[in-house]
Amino acid sequence: MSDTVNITANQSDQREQRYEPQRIEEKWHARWEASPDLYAAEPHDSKRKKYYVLEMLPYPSGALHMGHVRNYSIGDALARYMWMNGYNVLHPMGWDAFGLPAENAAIKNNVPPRQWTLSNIAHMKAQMKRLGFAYDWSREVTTCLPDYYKWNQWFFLKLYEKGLAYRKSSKVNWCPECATVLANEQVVDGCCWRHEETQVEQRELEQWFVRTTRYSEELLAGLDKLEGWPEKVRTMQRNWIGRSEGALVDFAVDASVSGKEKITVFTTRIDTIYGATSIQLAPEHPMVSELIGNDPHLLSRVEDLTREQARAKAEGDANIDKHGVFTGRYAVNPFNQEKIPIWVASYILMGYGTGAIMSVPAHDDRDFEFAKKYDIAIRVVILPRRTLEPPGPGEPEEPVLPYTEKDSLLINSGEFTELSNQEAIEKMSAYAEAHGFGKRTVTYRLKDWGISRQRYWGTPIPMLYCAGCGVVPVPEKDLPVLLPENVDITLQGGSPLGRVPEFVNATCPKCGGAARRETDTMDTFVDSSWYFYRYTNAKLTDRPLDTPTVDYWFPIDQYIGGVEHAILHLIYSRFWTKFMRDLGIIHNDEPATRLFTQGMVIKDGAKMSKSKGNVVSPDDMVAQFGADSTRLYALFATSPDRELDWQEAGVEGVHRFLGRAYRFVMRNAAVSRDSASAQPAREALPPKIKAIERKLHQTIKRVTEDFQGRWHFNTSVAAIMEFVNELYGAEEELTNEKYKWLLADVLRNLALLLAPFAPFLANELWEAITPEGSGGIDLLRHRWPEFDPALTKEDEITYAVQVNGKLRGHVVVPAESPEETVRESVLADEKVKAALEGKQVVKIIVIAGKLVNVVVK
RNA sequence: GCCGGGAUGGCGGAACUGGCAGACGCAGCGGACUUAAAAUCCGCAGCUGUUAAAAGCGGCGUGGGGGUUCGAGUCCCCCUCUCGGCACCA
Repeated sequence: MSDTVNITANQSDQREQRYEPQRIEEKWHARWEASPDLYAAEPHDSKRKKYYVLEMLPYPSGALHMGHVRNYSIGDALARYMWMNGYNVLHPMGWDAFGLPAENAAIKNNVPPRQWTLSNIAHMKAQMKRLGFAYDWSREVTTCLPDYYKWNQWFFLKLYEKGLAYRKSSKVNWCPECATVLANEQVVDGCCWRHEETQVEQRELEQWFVRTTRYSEELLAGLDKLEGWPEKVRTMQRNWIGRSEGALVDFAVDASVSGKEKITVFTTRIDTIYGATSIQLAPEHPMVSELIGNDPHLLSRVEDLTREQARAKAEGDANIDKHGVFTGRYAVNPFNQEKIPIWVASYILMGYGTGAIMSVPAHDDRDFEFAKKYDIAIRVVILPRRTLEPPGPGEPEEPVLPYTEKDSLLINSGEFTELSNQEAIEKMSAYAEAHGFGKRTVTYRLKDWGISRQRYWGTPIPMLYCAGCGVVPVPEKDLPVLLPENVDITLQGGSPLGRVPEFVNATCPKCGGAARRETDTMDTFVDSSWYFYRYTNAKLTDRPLDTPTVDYWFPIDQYIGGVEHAILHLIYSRFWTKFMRDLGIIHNDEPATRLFTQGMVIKDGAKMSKSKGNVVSPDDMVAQFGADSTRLYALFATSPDRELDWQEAGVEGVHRFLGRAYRFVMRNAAVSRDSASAQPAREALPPKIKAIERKLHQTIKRVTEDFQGRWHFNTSVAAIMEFVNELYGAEEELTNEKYKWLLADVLRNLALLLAPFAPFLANELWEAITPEGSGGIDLLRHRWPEFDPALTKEDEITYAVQVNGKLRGHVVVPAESPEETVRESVLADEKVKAALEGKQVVKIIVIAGKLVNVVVK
């Protein structure tokens, strides 16, 4: 009997020493579940500073992937750190829940999109909780539910009211086989993803657009002020907005053939206009048919060009062969009255500028290529001034580039000859304006945002069509326009909602007559353009947001997400913010002051994907190593901004480290729970004890600085690892009765330092070492440890000694030694002496605290 | 084509404003504990020459070539490869 007892006691001893993440994590998980308000932000707190940390909300695809884990591990570490520093932290989470995959899943598995989505959310939320992310779930936002999308519709009505939403006919991808509209992602190599042999067509459909371009200038200018955003993202947005200054110039269509039509071209290089030898129109330019009349041959050749353009666009083909059709007509250059041919060309885009250009082959590669092919004149009108080489009698072999320098020189340009390029642009624009055939202008590449989707699983656009009244908005009081359930969404063509008579048939609010509902739904980017405002008060029923509450929390202090959202989501969000501000319901100009884009998670050199079979499931990692290890590895493997190559052996490594920390704390926990011994005078401390104290303060310093600076959490974790390694080396001394005060300090601070990264373990440790600890660290505020700069300093400094830049030895001197002392010790050092043998010292460079370089000859 | 990252041991990565390259971790090697293994703990470890071996002493090393500097992974010029974004934008 007594044997049995012994064995059991022995076993339990062993179990106590062993790090068992499952046991620890399940225990805390259960506790946190039981106190749902643990991470809730105070609605208003005048005593504490607010901090809004936001991670991009996921699409509920079914399960979290490692990219999510990485994103949320970064955000959670930051949220917990700010929390421990006494901030009122808002750290919410939600679901970007509308979208195409739900429809595909519905078709494939015969599950309604709503059910599929909500069950995915339930699963992913459970995963997040199991991973220990500290979200304020009382503010959860699910975009596919009416309490949220109602406000999408409300905003749409406001957009419409302000002239920021409008309808126009536009091209969409159309699969003739499915008889339906395809999203761009469903077009693979110009063909339908479901019918790989079927070419996707471009069809004209009436679509709703949001006038993002009204804010082009502000969206661009605002980027300069977003200093907390990565330069990369700002550059990408600048390019996307694509502002360019130029001029519109009218070319009259040759009067000998017809009346007084003119073609307006856009050019950024009006200085080259004397070199224009043709006009090029986009195949879809409205004047094309007018110019070529009804010549069936020409018409079909222009159609070919259109088709080629569409194909190239769908296939992502750039710089394809240029083709053109001569219209048989001429235009007059308003500067020199020269008659030049009008062509239609495959390389001219209707969507940019005016869809018409003046072609200057001598100074543009594209025009040059085209002119060579179709034997159009090439005339040089500008040269670099320094070459002073007049052009040869023939045509140049290649376009004269670059020609934009300050010292450029115009030639063959009438009264503008001999001006520099920059002067010429100025004077020629003024000339064109003065003579009424041109004007300066600014063009943007940014286009209005087409938000109509001919799909089911999205926010219904709250508009009605009445035979008598035309387009009529749904009155605010009738919102939300509910998305009907049990809709047949199999691909039959057109919007699925169009096949639901109860939905389509409505009453006109103006005349009371019969009306038809808009059956398109909104792009899901609408949902994600303002969701973060909703978090500030997710349960409001009479307004989308409460202005004073938004004023308190906004702007977001730190937004964290993948760089793949650098353009679309982040431009739409910025646009929406400006629109809301102009509505007067918020007062900030930008959504977020700081943005962090984390790197991708890859494995074996490739992005994780099912087809490559290199997907690592967070669930498996948690089951094998625990949530703490999984999270810690996501932070430790590399700095957060870089690409992360997932290596399972690396997870094992951090798991081992957590075990080391756990065992050290647990076997000494009892010591530390006792009241601490008195601290003796510092001078009396043995070096090893002093070293531990120093390392403790150095570690706190390093981790704190990583949080405040570059977020290189990999080095924060490395610092804590070093600290633990040193604790192992000094355990014997440290556990001496005399140094209990330090041991207690060390254990507490170790738990606190781990708290942002490995919350389960940190709480477990805290509970073990503190008499009051049963609630764990999560109940604490204002607890981030502080370091004493004086205690981080070494007593002695080892100087590296170089002779002519080559390392030749080391000398140890007391800290704070004056330079002269350092110099003397260096010259007295035997190794240095040997290296200096027979040489003459020219000078000695002393870098304080680091290195000495003796320069000899 | 344009714009922006990146290239450091066998691997992931450190090195903040120029100052001991390779912290920390993985894999590896050696040792302790164990009947044994796992786990754990301690130690070694860039490449290379000299050497029986080691210590010691030296040489070479941050994609390649030049430069600035007492000193360069870090700054400047040129080049290669690679990843990402945009792409016929007039």
